[in-house]
Amino acid sequence: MCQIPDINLEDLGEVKLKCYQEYLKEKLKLLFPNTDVRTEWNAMRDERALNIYSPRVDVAVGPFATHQRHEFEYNEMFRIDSIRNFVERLITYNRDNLYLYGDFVEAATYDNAIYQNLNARCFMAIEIENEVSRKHLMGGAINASALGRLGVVIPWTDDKLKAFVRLVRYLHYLKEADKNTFNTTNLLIVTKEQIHTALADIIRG
DNA sequence: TTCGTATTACAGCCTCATTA
DNA sequence: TAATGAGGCTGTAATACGAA
Repeated sequence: MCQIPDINLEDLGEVKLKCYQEYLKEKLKLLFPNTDVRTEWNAMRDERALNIYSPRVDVAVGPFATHQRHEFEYNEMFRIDSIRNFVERLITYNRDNLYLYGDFVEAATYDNAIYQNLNARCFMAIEIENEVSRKHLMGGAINASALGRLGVVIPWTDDKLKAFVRLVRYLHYLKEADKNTFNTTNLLIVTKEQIHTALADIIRG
């Protein structure tokens, strides 16, 4: 377990992934003081009897819809200024990242992103991806998007950022070509530096 | 409470195909 | 031919769960 009260932007490159996970949880608790924030959240633990795949989300913001839907609560959370500002920042960063390699994919607007996955299992599902294969990236992206009202993927390195953008472009191409695909409208690609900056700015007010 | 088992994430190394 | 991207395979660590 890492005990990191705060991390400077210039120190992010030296931080271990697990430490960053804990750091992110603590920061998100400040932004979401009235809800539960967990690391390594086992999304399908209560469905054990169904014998289905049970992914663990790196960082998840509740409330957790394990026994009932929280659609209304999530809608209300988006009305809170600090949360709305934070999400808008993430959507802007996602747009910037998607357009790094051209405008093949049109980035989601605020309304499109927040109303895409109404029956989400948590308010925000964050996956941090470091040294993993593209197949792992695909799994992480799908888990974040499917489980969270907002799915956030944090590529740990520049090449993982590029891989995530290519992945979203690929899924978009499948849709354009009228093939079976996965809707990534609520999936936001945000670097660790960007989410760090957004959190710092919003929490500071 | 302890131990064994199952599951999952993460990490590293390797091979293969493609491209400049 | 070297660099790069992609995927396969394996080992390790962490965690949850059930049985003793």
